[in-house]
Amino acid sequence: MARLSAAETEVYERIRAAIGDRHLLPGQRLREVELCRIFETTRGTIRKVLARLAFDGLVDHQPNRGASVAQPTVKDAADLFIARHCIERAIAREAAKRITPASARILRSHIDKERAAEAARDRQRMIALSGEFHLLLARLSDNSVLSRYLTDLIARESLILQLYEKPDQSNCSHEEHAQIVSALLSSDPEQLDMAIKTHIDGIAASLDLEPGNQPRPSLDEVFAKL
Amino acid sequence: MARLSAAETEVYERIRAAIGDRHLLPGQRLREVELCRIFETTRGTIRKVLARLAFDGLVDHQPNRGASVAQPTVKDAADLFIARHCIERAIAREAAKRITPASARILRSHIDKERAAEAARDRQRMIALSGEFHLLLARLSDNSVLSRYLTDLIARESLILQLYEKPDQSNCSHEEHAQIVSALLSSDPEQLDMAIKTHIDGIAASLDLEPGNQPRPSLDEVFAKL
DNA sequence: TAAATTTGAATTGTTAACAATCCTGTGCCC
DNA sequence: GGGCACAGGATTGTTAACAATTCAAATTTA
Repeated sequence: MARLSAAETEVYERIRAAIGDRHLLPGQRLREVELCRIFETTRGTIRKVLARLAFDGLVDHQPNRGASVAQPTVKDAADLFIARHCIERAIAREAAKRITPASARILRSHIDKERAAEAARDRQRMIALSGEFHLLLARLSDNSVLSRYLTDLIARESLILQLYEKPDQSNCSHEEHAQIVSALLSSDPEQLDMAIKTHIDGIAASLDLEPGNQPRPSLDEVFAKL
Repeated sequence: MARLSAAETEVYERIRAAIGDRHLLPGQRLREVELCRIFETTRGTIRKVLARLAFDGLVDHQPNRGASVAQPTVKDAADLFIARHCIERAIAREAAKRITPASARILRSHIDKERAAEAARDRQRMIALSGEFHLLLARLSDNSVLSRYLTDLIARESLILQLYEKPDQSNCSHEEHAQIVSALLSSDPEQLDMAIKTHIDGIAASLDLEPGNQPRPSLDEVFAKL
């Protein structure tokens, strides 16, 4: 794997998180010198990080025109959900082979956190926790390839939700997460497939595939909040 | 997507092909200045290409220790085949939705080429054609995410086959390819799943998961043949 | 002799200056 | 006013010199 140095990883993770947490919006321009100033690093570092983010599909990088946060198309969104369904299904099947009482407890306690975040109307936290649930499943599946693909898909899904999610969506998917955990323990592949399909279809159904215009805060504004 | 310049893409593709065609063997050291000399380019170019190959999982790149062709572990191989099964299944289902008489003809004519290569005992060409068949399916599926993942998996599979394939394997999988084409046209998902599973299991079954030692030709030797 | 140390070459990593490209606004001409 | 050419600044891309690290062989030491 392409190793980034500690400093590079730091910058990479912070920008990635800023995109995942919806602080950096699709289309936001990412100028090299500006990022240098913000992260107190050199252009070489920023360049490497931007190249990797571009490879991840989170950033659009065109020769001599610089980088900006990616704006996935409707087709990209459709392709992604098909792929996600297939990956999640495989992860769930592997996870079902490996689930233990201890790991089931971890998953359930995670779902409790999701419920708490919803009760607190903390939308930011709900989104983050929802992604983390799937990454927990991925870890449980113990498959490095599937895990990597899912990480990739979840990051890009964040951009897609921002661009295309219907405005009034509640996104309270933790009950579907609970269904998945039940199905994992049921040793019934059909039930598991159904739980996964219901969940992914639910996310896809919350999309309105007409792009909208969103305001874009300046880079300083975004990173000033740490 | 991270754009590489024309010159960079050229180098990238040539190294990738050299790995795919089994000219560059697992573990082969890839020194920057040596590659500069061979491809008549600068260190900057080589560095970018190596970084990307490392990200692809084709090259192992450690800080201050340089790059070498990756040596996937047995666990890597197992993870990869599980992922590949899931991706191929999804691609086949999408391809089945889109198949036309014209595309079926293209697939069949490809299988004819595979048969010809086997008749000619051209093992090199058989391996290349076998990979291309799956990439044709990916293109037919019209899903950019699944296609990308499959491309990724096929490249890495090439390394795994080199390291772990049983020595006497005939690898004449074109009959299984023909089965897949039949299933695509049958509009029977069960039959399609079975054809995919049989094929992927067949490849996995040709592996002997005990690593062997292989001789490694010098870089000059490899690229002198163009 | 075998382990530990030193030393210098080979290799990778970084930086800073330079080059090339693109964008923006201005003035000119029709 | 609208289109066009052009300059200047802003931004990205590249290169070459320098710095840091690793590796291997030679040397020393117990």
